[in-house]
Amino acid sequence: MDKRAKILAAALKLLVEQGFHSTPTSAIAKAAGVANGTLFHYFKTKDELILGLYADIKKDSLRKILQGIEGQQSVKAKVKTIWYNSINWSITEKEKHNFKQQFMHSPYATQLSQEDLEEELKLFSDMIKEGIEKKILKDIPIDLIYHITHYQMLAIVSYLNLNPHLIEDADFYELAFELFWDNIKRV
Amino acid sequence: MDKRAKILAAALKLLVEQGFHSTPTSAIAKAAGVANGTLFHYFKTKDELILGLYADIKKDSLRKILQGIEGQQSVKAKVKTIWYNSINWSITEKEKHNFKQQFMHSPYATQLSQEDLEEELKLFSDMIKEGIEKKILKDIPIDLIYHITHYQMLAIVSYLNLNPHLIEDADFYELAFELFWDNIKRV
DNA sequence: ACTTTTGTAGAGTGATTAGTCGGTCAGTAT
DNA sequence: ATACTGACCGACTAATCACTCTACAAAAGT
Repeated sequence: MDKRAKILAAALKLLVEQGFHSTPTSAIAKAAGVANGTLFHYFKTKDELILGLYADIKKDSLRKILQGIEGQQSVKAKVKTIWYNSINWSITEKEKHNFKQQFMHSPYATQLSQEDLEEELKLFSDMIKEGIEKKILKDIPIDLIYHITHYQMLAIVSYLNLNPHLIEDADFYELAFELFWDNIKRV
Repeated sequence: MDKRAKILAAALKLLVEQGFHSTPTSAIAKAAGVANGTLFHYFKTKDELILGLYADIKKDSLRKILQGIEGQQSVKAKVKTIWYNSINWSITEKEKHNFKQQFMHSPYATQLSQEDLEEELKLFSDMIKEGIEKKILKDIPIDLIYHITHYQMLAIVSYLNLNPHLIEDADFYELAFELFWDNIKRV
């Protein structure tokens, strides 16, 4: 019933399929089952819709990625949970993942604020700092660890999308996580 | 004088700046200093221009990345050269790198053939196979190694773009390469 | 010399697009 | 009851876009 949500859902689907600029707002409105004017009632411009969709998706992603994290866990346990959650989100929310990727690599990304770009890093930097101080993680810059981590997860997601039969394979996740952990843990 | 090249150069610049669909062909022609009709003389459609630009950039990238590779080198030496070449290309040809990334994450990527997607993997798979057989690289699927490698390089490129003072820092490259090599070498 | 091909120009066209506008209608406060 | 608010509609518009067309000049082939 919530038309705003319907518009966002239709926008997600069509924008991923057809790209940002070759998806007319009229098509989004039609797919959402609302009138053209209604779309512009909720979003002043098409750009505002796209930016709003990105913000929504990012919020959803962060919420799901942090699930099950508690302060008293070991660094490795926390990292493992985040790693699993991240990959799981990207696989189950494939459209959202693709939108995020498309958005981040498009000129829209330049519209994001510095804070917006650093939000995820800041969320994890305490944990990484803790890992370095406890001599569990390698003593390299925090944001370098974050970058490597982030892209390693993207690699696994991309690999899983090319080899979908592995999505249900718990052994593969074990292998991939250990591979990942070996890369950032202190030797 | 070569107008085709001028059109491609102008297209690269504008498409990266403004995105695929919000860059009019008329703007590309204008920036290239040619008439509208000339653009369509060289490229039947706008899509053909974009696809052609991608093909050009990919060729340039592969050529530069393979420079200095010889069969008799050790696996580590070859990997190191490719790693340096790749990162160097992405940093010096920033616009081309950005175009490639934007293209690969846009719906245009679905127009690529299977071969096109696997070309780079195939170029490296013999080397990776050699590394696994000689027990230098981890015994995990070749395409998984390739994926991890590829994304690790993207991570470094992204990190360097955020920390441009490191671009001239040879020590950083050493650190980053060893980090990378530790991840794929057999322990 | 002549014919054909190729490169170049730029005005023109039909389709499409983001966004507007005037208005209906249901709900809610007064 | 009355006034007000905001959701919602869809026809409309001004602008823009990809691409075409006609024309012409330079080169290349014969």
